[in-house]
Amino acid sequence: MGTAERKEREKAEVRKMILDAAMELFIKEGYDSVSIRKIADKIEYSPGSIYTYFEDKASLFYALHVEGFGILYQKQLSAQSIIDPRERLIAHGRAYIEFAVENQQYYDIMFIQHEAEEIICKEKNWDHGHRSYDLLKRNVAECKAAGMFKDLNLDSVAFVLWSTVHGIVSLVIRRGVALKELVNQENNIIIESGLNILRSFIR
Amino acid sequence: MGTAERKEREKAEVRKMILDAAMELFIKEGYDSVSIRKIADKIEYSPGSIYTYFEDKASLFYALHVEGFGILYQKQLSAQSIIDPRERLIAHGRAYIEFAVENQQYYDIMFIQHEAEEIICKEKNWDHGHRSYDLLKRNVAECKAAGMFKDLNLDSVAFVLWSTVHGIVSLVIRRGVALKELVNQENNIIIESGLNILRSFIR
DNA sequence: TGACAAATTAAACAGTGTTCATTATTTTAA
DNA sequence: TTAAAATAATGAACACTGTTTAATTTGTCA
Repeated sequence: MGTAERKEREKAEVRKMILDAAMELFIKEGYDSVSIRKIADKIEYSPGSIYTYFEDKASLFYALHVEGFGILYQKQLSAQSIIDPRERLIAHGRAYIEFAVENQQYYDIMFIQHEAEEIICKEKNWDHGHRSYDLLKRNVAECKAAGMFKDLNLDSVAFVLWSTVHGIVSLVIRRGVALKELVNQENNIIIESGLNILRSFIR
Repeated sequence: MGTAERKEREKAEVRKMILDAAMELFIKEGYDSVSIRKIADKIEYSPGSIYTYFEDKASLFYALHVEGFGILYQKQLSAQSIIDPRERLIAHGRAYIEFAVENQQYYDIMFIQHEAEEIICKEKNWDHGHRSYDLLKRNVAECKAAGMFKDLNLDSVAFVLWSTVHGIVSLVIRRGVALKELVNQENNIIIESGLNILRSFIR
């Protein structure tokens, strides 16, 4: 009697519908349109029923944050086939930036917005972030084994490299218009030359 | 008859009261407490009267954003007394990070929150940002003149250096708790070793 | 079919930014 | 000094927001 399984599956489906509706609103109409009522409208449910699937709005964002880390990790893995450690590390950075630019809303939720952090603390489940960060650390470690980053601390190098690509994409995401005025270049050019400089730093 | 001047002065005073109350609420009770009604409560005015001094809430944030750039620029100038271009550039970065850590709420408004960007676009007054960015560019240019950053584009180097320090502080500000878990170090240690790595990159 | 469980709902609550007609205050001019 | 004009402050209202809860509907199983 698979009714229990079916019910579970149906619940997961509605849950996914909510998350998809939230992302679609975020992408198409901006952050301010991601309200419980608008999500409910979109999936033709009442606002209250959202709370059968998520404790509160922050938990909903946390679920999107988890989804985002899944997409990011897949993207990161695509760079792992490269054999040369230095080129692999650079491809890793490029994959990260590509993820951020192609999924600005996910990136926003994962690394910029403060709604997520409250739940990150409460849940205390760092697995998703750790998996991605460990991959970076491993790539940096193999660069070190190949003679790069001499006399530099592994953790510190990994963190600064992460900070740099995070800085680039978060400035583009949150201050894109101002950047165009400031740096006097299109955002994609800004990103590309940013990667070039980063390449020259990695020795 | 100095009544007009006095009136102008009084208006500026109330305006400043509103901005101060907003920042105090932001610092002491967090972002969610910065509501028009709570600001009005704090200065013992009615909520509606805030709109005599600011067009809307976003304009209020824009005014804080301008205030923040004033503080940042002063901080940046303090590093300009150093003669050696490389050490001056590093001190510039340190000053930037110090400003961000000491004025997390200002930094949030200036570079992270999206409330500000709408107004930045509308106002089209990039002077405050430009003044700070030009100072960085000048310092990078003088490093180039001293033989550093060979074959690298001035604008790109400046942007990446900015991105790096921005990345470091914005991760600390928005994901401080997760960072402690991820990098396994206190935030001030993370920042310090970050600056060390950055120093090693600048050659 | 009846009993139980789970999901859904509408209504309500307290909060938000913002607008606006009304009131109060202050400045200007006669 | 007094009347008129300009300015500022107010509180109520509007349309939102996230969230809770009692009541209702729906579905499952004995």
